Amino acid sequence: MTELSKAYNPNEVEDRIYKLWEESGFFSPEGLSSVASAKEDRFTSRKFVSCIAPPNITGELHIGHALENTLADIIIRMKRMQGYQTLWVPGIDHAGIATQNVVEKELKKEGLTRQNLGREKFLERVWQWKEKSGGKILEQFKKLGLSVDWSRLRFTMDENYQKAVSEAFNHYKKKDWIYQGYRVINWCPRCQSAISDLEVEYKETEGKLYFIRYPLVRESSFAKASEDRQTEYVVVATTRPETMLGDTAVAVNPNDERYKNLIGKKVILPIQDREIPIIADESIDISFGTGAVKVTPAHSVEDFEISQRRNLEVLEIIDKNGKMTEKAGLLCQGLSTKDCRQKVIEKLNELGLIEKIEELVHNIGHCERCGTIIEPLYSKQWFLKMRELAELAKKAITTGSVRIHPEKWKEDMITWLDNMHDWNISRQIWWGHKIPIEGEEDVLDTWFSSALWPFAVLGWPEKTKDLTEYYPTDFITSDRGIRYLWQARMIFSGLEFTGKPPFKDVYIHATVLTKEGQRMSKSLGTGIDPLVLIEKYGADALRFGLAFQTTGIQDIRFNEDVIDAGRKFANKIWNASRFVLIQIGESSKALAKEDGYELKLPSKLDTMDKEFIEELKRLIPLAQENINKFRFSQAVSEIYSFFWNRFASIYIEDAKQKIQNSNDKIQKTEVLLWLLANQLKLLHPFMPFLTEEIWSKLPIKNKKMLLVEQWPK
RNA sequence: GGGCAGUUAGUUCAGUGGCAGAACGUCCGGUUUACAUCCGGAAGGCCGCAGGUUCAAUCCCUGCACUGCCCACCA
Repeated sequence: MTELSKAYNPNEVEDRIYKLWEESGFFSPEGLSSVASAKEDRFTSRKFVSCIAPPNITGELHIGHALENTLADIIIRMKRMQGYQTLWVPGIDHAGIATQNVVEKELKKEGLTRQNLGREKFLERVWQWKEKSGGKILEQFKKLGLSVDWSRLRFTMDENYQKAVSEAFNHYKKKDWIYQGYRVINWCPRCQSAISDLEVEYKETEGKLYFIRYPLVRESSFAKASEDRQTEYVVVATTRPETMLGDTAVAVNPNDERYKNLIGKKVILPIQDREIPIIADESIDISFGTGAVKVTPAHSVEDFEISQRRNLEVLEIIDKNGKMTEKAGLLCQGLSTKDCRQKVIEKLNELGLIEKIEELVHNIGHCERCGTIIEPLYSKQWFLKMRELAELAKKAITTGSVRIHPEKWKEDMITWLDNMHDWNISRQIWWGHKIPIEGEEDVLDTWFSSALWPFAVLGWPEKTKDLTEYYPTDFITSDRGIRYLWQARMIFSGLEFTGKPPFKDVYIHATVLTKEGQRMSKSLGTGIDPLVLIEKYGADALRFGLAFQTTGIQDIRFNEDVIDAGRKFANKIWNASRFVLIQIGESSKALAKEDGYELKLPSKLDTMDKEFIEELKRLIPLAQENINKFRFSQAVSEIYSFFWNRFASIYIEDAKQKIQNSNDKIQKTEVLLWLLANQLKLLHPFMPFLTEEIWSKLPIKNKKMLLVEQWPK
């Protein structure tokens, strides 16, 4: 028996234990088959496959990753101990726009741009960057103790993965679900790419609402003399006066009494001196502004839709750099939108056409990746038809072949699928999967490849052994922030390409907020670095604390004290184990059990023994049930409380007395060992490093690593 | 504008139609031979506000307030 130090030192233990696990091969199904037992149905017939959310290659481990993967690891470790052949494939996502931005920032330091370098050289730089720092986060996963199969590590830009992506694209193309079309899309002038609706972040901004007079075109021959003396106007309200240069109509609500008689007439667009029609459209809100809206089809999503309904001309006056085009007219051509606005206001003032200016707080869209204000632009993009795919996903969710937890997210997902627009899958960036069409320069939206993750990592489109054996997967957990971007799309992709939903259970975990309820973010300085917590308290303490705070559907207001409680608990477990080992040390001399103990209860048991054995036996199914139902806090606190308040405080204290009597010594020692060993098993999914380390010191016959020991029954 | 969630001890959160709970923190006392990262004890609550149902409401219903999140084309 090896002596245990007086206090538990996680930093000394963790890396060493992780290495042992890795070398054991037990993180992969092949490794498990080496200890398989058909008799007990261990690692033979039953399988449990978990699906990881691959982090971005730009990523650093944050507390959200730590929570998400800790919870998944708790489940998979329990399943492994229960005899399931488990598989959890790790990987990283190339994260198109995000990565491109990071590398562009690096270039900027050298005074370069991607355009200077050219496409080929730029991509070389991205790959270099990926090799250097892209996999950093995976090393950090090891610090957390995740039991993922490193032999199957995948990257969304791997050669095989690229094959999967083009296979998927061509499949859709053949079905005629992919088309090219002109739309007004969200354009980021800095990223020089279209971005999706879901990647636009709206921020409340103070702005101005300009009321502009558009003079009516007089029907001169019928005009009465009195009307001649006064000019008549339609007044429109806008926050972006510069876009008026591209107006091709003024729209009013057909039920608006104020304008009924003007529908079909014309106004003169100031500055441009163009005649444009007054049209009727139901979408116009009578109560906002003046009830009359200028229509700029090329630079507003809503206006574009009106233009399609009413056959209006689409006039592009802003280019991809956010500069005014020649169609904007001589006055403004070449100006930035900001300067152009200035110019337009000056001119309108000169003409006496600004009626008033009001203050207004409104939402302005920003690029989620770089913060630049989005410019809605008319442009040619690739789209994927969503109707049938959304229907597939909806059916899977409605019928329960994919279950969503907590259930409140189920309706939410269905509503989103019901209202889904066609998916703009093209991006005008360089880093990503090239659209597999001759002469096409665009790349695919990152989420197009992410959507294939659960089966692409197993080898699809090849009919590999992995795909047959381990697909569909059982489980995935992720943040609610990407339930549309990613989960919904994985569900329909899985169904479309394999005929099966990619996973059975989706667990949407809590979001980690600060103690004050703020969002954690690097830029606000409110983030908490899990690696610092691991350094300070140990990985087991962090895992304990995260599980302990995962109480239900509420978000977590992160409380570091609970991590500290985890550290103290780790030390408590360590010392209780030390006590047991000391007793064994003394007993084994008497018994000469040098090859270790059988893990079984003695035939003679006193009332106290029976009480505690029964209590522990009741705890096992409860813990199991709680983990299966994602009640992590309840699971871990019940085990905590039994270990500390019952086993350590009562049973051990009582045993100290009884052990004085040498007749009871052996009996007590065996019960102590039995109780401890089974509690270590229950604790292992939550605190794997510590429990593995203690397990390695226990004198038990024919033991394996705790990682693959049998879950208690 | 619409939807969802939350509001319970100093803090973070459980919980139940029948006397209000845990952890941490605070205070008091302990060198008990595994652990001072420990042990023993104590204080601390109009269960957001206002109505309703009920013998009985922190819990069920209605309304309101505040906080957070998501969705939406308010020009």
